[in-house]
Order: sequence, then C-alpha cells, then structure tokens
Amino acid sequence: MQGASIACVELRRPDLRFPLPENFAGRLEKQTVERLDRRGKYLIAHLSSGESLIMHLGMSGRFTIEETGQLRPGVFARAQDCNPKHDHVVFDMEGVRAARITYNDPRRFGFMDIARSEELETCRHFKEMGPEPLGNGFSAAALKAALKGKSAPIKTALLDQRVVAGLGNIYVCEALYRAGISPRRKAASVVAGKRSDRLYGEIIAVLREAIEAGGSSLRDFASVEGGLGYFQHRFDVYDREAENCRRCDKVIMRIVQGGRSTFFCPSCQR
DNA sequence: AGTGTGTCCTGTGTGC
DNA sequence: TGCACACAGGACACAC
Repeated sequence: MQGASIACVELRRPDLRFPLPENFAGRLEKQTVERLDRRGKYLIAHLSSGESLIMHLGMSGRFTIEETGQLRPGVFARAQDCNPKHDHVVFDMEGVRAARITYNDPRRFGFMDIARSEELETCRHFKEMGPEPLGNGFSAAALKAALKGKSAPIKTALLDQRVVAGLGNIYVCEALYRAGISPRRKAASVVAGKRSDRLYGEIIAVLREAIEAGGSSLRDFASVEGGLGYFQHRFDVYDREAENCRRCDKVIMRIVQGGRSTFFCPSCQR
C-alpha cells in the first residue's frame, strides 16, 4: 500500500465492531498512502490528505492482498481458507503497485477509524496508550510507575493497554511464567520487590522471540504473505492446561481473570 | 478513579 | 449425525 493510491473503497456493510466514520470511503479515495505505521495493536495508514486511516484487527481480522499488476504475479495469492462472506472492506490500490487489499473479519471485533494525522497522539485510541514495549519509552522504571498502586491482578494490569502497548493474552501469560510471577498477585506487589525488573526483561524477551518466529498461529493467524508463525510451538503455558510445566514438571493450570483465560504454573509462579 | 462484569460476533472443538 | 455448550488472539460500556 505504501506509495500507492486508493482508487476505490468498497464498503460491504455500514459498520464493523463500531460504526465506520462519516464519509469513510470518500475520505480515503484518491488519497496516496504515504506511510504505513503501527501503534500498539493498531495499524495506521498516513494519507496525502493529512488524515490517517486507523485499523484494528480485533480477534479474527485479516488483510489479504491480490496483486492485480504483473510485478510479482502469484506471490500474494489470496488465502484459501478465508470465507469471502466476511470480506467487509475492499481497497483497490493503483499507482506504484496495483492490488486489491481486502479486510476480512468473521467475528467483526475489528474496527476502523479516521483521524487527522497531526492529532493521532491525542485521538481517543492513542491518548492514554502506554509506551511501545520495544521502544525507548519502555523501561523497568516506566513499568514500575504504571503498576504502582494498582490493586488489580498483574495479569489484568498487563492486558491494560495504558500500562504498556500491544501485549495480548498470549504474551502476558508467557511473560509472567518466565518471570516466575503468579498472575493472581496484585500489580502493586510486583513493584514492591524486584519482580518488576525481571518482568520488564521477560516482556521484551518474549516479544522479541515471538516476532523472530513470525508470531503465533493458533488457528488462522498468517502473515500477509500467507506464511504461518511458529512461536506457538514454544509456548510454556498458553493453551497448555493439564500439560506439564517444562521447568518443574507440575501441571499447568487454567483460571479465568477478567473473563479471559490465564495459563500458569502454580509451582513456578509465585 | 479504579476495578470487575457483561457484551459485541462467528467458527470450531468437545461431549453427549 | 445432530445438537448444546464452551471457548477463542480484544476493547468498550456500564455498574459499583
């Protein structure tokens, strides 16, 4: 999409998780995508109009690419296992590369929005968002400050995007296991000892390793080229209920916190 | 203000 | 085979 222009936007329904913004297609058509970016779990396309398209995949969203030009025919073939009845937004790109970019999302938990590019940092999606975990804004001190005084369980606190951006259920479970911290422990008590320093390091480590492995393909995640991630083979606890801990051989437990599954080793995590 | 609960939606896997 | 049910990578609205 970078450098290409949006020739046409086809909306196949008036909303995703939320209503699409006013004049959605009109504000995108004829604009050039100057730069693609990411903040937390959001994708951002900076447009020549001075506005930016903000996209979130939710749980099941995906973009597929069909190359319509002759540049690299067949490289970006449409994923076979993608039911076209959930194709909700179609972007026809022209210019440096002609392609059809389709947003498909069975559960429709994803959403899109538009904001002025110079106001991105203060728009509702990013105003309160915490630092990028692999960026300069994240440090052991920053993590401590964000967790300080919180009575919520550390598991719930780490899923809160205001603490640190981009952590989801898998990597929170994995980071807590690596750091030897019980998911039930109050966030404030993690700051009190040296646990938060260890946690800081493990958050970064697990994210780096997962990115290196191409992400985690549970059922349907794939890269935009269609390739699968491999990090799921290296989960220590996530989706391993009743299996044995790799470290102490005791049984991995599943509990529910804030309506989400938490996997942990009650012996290794204190 | 911070925290816990329910909700949005479809597909898949499991047990009966 | 058919059916009911639980659960899924996330964020938000709401009640306290």
